[in-house]
Amino acid sequence: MEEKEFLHVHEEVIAKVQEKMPEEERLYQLSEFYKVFGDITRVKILFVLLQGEVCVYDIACLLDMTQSAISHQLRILKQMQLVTYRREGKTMFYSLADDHIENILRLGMEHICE
Amino acid sequence: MEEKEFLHVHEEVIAKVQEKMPEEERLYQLSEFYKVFGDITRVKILFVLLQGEVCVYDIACLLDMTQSAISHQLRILKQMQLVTYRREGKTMFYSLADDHIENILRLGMEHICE
DNA sequence: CCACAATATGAATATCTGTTCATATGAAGT
DNA sequence: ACTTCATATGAACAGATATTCATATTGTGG
Repeated sequence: MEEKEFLHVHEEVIAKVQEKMPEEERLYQLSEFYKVFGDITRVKILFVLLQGEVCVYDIACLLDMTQSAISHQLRILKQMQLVTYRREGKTMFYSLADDHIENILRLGMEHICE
Repeated sequence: MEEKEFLHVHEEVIAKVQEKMPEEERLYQLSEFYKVFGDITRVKILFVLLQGEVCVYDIACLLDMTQSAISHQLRILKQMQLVTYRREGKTMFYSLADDHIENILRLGMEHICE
């Protein structure tokens, strides 16, 4: 038998990781944030809004989906503060909340296209 | 009544969006890609691997989860090519596939912390 | 080749998620 | 006020997802 200590758990690694690991709450928020991008309908909506503000019905037409389905998804995007809205009469115009979102979509696309 | 044509669908917007919209397949891949980041366990694993290569059991210890659960999630990360592995005897050491992943995690964290 | 150690896998289950359908809200014109 | 248009919302159902438990695979030392 060699002088290897087969400790099963590598203490140094454990310690190093524990030191640098973000808090549970932050990690949870991060996963919740990315979860929003993890649905094709929401991704499509975000790409639509890259072109500027668009009303609910137009989004529904573009995605060939019911107004209700879109509205539900917009609620999620709103809650996560990825989109904002503006009222004009009966019509609601949605747009991206900030340009972080564009960066995130681009970065993801880059990874896909390698 | 004003000279507004209330067409309900805004043709110019529709046309503009349709022109610039990525293909369905790409959008699907993108959402599938982000879906991986949309689970706290996988996010935790990725943050662990930011510190370098770590074996399965150590990950399980760090996250206080069963080896089986971790192994299942590693399979998904493997399939999506977010991690690679190296065998050393009975032990498998996992590590991040490339540095894109670190960028994506950082970008997400930035957005959370605003 | 046998026993054990490290990891992987399959089936089952409980929970979560997205769409649909019906209905509600809210604004504008008559 | 009433009707219509644009959007929002609630309940329900179907499909997806993560963990658990039991078991299989693969490598190592004796």
